Amino acid sequence: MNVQVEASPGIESPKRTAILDAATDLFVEQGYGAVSMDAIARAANVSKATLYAHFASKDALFATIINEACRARMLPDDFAAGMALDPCGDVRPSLVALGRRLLGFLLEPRSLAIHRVVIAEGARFPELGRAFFENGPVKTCAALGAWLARQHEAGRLTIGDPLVAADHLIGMLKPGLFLRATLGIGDPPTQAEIDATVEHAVSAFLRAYGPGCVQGR
Amino acid sequence: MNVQVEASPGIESPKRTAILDAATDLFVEQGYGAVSMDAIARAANVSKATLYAHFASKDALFATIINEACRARMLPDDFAAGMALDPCGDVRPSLVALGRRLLGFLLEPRSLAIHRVVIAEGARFPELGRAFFENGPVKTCAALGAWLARQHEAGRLTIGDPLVAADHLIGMLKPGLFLRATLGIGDPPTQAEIDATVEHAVSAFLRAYGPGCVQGR
DNA sequence: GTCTATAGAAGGATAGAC
DNA sequence: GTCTATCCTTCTATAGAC
Repeated sequence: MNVQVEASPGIESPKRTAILDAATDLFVEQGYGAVSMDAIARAANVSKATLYAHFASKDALFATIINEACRARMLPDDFAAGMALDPCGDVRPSLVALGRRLLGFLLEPRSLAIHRVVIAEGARFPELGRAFFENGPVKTCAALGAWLARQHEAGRLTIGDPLVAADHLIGMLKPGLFLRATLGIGDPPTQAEIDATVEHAVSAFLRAYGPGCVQGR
Repeated sequence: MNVQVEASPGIESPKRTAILDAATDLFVEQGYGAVSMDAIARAANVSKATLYAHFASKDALFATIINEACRARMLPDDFAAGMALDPCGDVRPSLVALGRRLLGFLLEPRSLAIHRVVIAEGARFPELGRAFFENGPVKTCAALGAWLARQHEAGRLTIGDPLVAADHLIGMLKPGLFLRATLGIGDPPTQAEIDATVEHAVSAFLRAYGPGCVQGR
């Protein structure tokens, strides 16, 4: 099932926008299989025929939407903004701020929903998995790695391989809360839980990568 | 959609076993939506009526199977065995061995498939998410935490909170390879990649939690 | 472009014979 | 318990009028 993503999303029309908006919410919230074209048409106040006038098939509509969602919503702006700043003295406050932004973003309902959908339909739409991976984790890791490398230059951290270090920081931020939230178990994480997780992760990260750490063991 | 898991799986019958075997492979491999009762009946060499004689509905069959898969296949036996041994001198080789077993297990096709299915259908079957979480991550983390705590007692590591430390080790093992494999991007990880990831994770973990580390910063 | 109405296929579930 | 044959619903996709 090799469905091409809509090639020319250029033409704007009210109906088309309504379709995209409605379908995005439905698909992201409920997944591919659970959403019917009828439901999309109803939610968009459009007939099914109009739907098919704009999109060749359900597959094409889904692929277009999820692809766009991956591209548009992956890297939080204020995270990128944080990356632009270098700390004056101690790196710890910067790391805590970055960790809080990143974990908070990952735990947002919309982020979790996209993550779920991409994993769920990865077998049917391999190109979506790649779009998600390239626009999300890869970009985030690269940005964080570059920032870490700059701190190494400045003598504020001791980073061997920036990408590995970025993976380790992100990896220590995620467990517990993220998996629980992805599976929808228990109550949503509180800000206090997020803060505690970030504190633990940053502390461990600084012990492993702080100034004066010896990498070669 | 609150589907009860089969209450009495006690009675063994050849047909029933054939159904369970066939359906397990299909569901785990392709997910709930993509598998039809027709396909299951065909794969099990059984009529659809027989299917419904043994299981009340597709939902019930699915829930029974995934629940069982979560319970049976979660914690690798040789991982548990490794937990029983305490290292003689340096902990590093033990950590590397444990990390290799755990990461290798997580990357097995069957493990990845279960992980995908549980995340995909988590909204429709909340009890499956819980079954997976309790039998998989929670048990693994508890076992690893207990082992880490023992190493702390023996002065081989410096562990503040064992569960947090276990989360951090597992978190540093997973990124990169695990997400890529879950999304099915690129080639499956090679043993060399696995080994390198484990080495990096264990090195960072030992810098953060090795003997003589000061926790309170 | 947009609608109403419908064709055509697939899937979940069951009736009734053995 | 097991089978064959079938019902009924739902879904994707399209035909034809405006």
